[in-house]
Amino acid sequence: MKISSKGEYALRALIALGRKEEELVQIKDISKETLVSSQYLEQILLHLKSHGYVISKRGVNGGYKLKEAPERIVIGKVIRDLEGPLAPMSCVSITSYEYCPLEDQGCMLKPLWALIRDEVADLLDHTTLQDLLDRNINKKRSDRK
Amino acid sequence: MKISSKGEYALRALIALGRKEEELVQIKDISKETLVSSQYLEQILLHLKSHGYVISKRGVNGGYKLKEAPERIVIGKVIRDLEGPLAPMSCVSITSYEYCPLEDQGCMLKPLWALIRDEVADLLDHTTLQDLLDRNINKKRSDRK
DNA sequence: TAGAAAGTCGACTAACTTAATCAAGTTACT
DNA sequence: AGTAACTTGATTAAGTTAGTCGACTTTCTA
Repeated sequence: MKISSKGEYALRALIALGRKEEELVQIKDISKETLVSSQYLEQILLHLKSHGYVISKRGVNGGYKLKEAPERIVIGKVIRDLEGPLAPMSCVSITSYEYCPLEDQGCMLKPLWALIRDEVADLLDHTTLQDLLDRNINKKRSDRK
Repeated sequence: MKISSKGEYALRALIALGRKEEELVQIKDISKETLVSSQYLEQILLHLKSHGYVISKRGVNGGYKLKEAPERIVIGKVIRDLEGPLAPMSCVSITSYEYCPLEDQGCMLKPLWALIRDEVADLLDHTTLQDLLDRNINKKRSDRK
C-alpha cells in the first residue's frame, strides 16, 4: 500500500513551487528544499510539465513555476498521473479496470477493496495543493458533510 | 497504492478455508476455488501457517484448516503480516516508522499520508474474516459510530 | 557573438520486488 | 511398502524503482 518516491517527490516539488507562487524556481533550489537530487528532480519535473502542472523557462535565470493556481491542482490527479491508479486492486479501479474471473462467482474481497478505493480516492480527489500549503487536510470531505 | 498478489491470494485462501470451517481442505481444492496455482499457494499457506493463521495435517487425507474462528482473524493483521505496513509512507507507519528529515521543517505531506494511513488501518483493523464471509464490509466502523 | 547557465531528452543500469517454479525432501495413512 | 500430501530451500524470469549519464538545445549577458 505504498506511495512511490516518484509521486512523493513530485508532490514535494509542487509544494516548493507553490510556496513561491509566481517566481521561476531553479531545479537546484527545488532540490535544496525537497532533499531530492537535481538529476532525479529533472526527470520528475519533466513529467509534471508533460502533464501540464508546471511550465519552464530555459537559459540563464530560467526555472519552473506552476501552470495553474494551487487551488486548481488536485492531489488525486497528480498521483494518478505520476504513479498510476489509486485503487488497491485493478478489479475496483475506475480509471484502469481489469476483469477478474472471481467476480463472476461473487468475490468476497472485491467489496473491501472497493471501500478502500473509495476512501482513498475521495480524500485525494478533494484535496488540492492549496490545502497542503495551508496544512488544511482534515475535515472538508464529502462523506463527513 | 497496490495490494500485492501475495496478500490477495492469502486472503482468498483464508476465505476458502473459512467456508469449510472445520474440515481439512487440500491445496489442490483451495487452488480450484481461488484460481491460484497449487505451487504458489503452497508457499503462501506456509506463510499463513508460520504466522499462526492456519494449521496443517500431512499425509494422506491431510490438508489445511483455520487455526482460529473467522471472527478472530483480523484482515489488517493478515495484510501486515503477509505484505508489510499499511501506511503509504514509512514516516507515518505505526508498525515500522522511519525518520524523514523533512519532518523537522514541517513537512506538508505527512498529515495527508497520516490521514490515509488512519483510514485504511481503521477499516482493515475493524474487518474480520467473518465479515468478509458475511459480505458485511460496510458500516460498523469506529469513525462512523 | 562567444560562453555560460539552465532546461531537454533518451538511453542505460543496479538493486529490489514480485510471482512463480522446481527439486528433493519428510510425514503419515492404508 | 507405497503413495498422497505437506515442507523447505533454491532458483529464476520479468517487472519496477530509483536513479545516473551524456549529449543537446535554448536563452541570457558581457
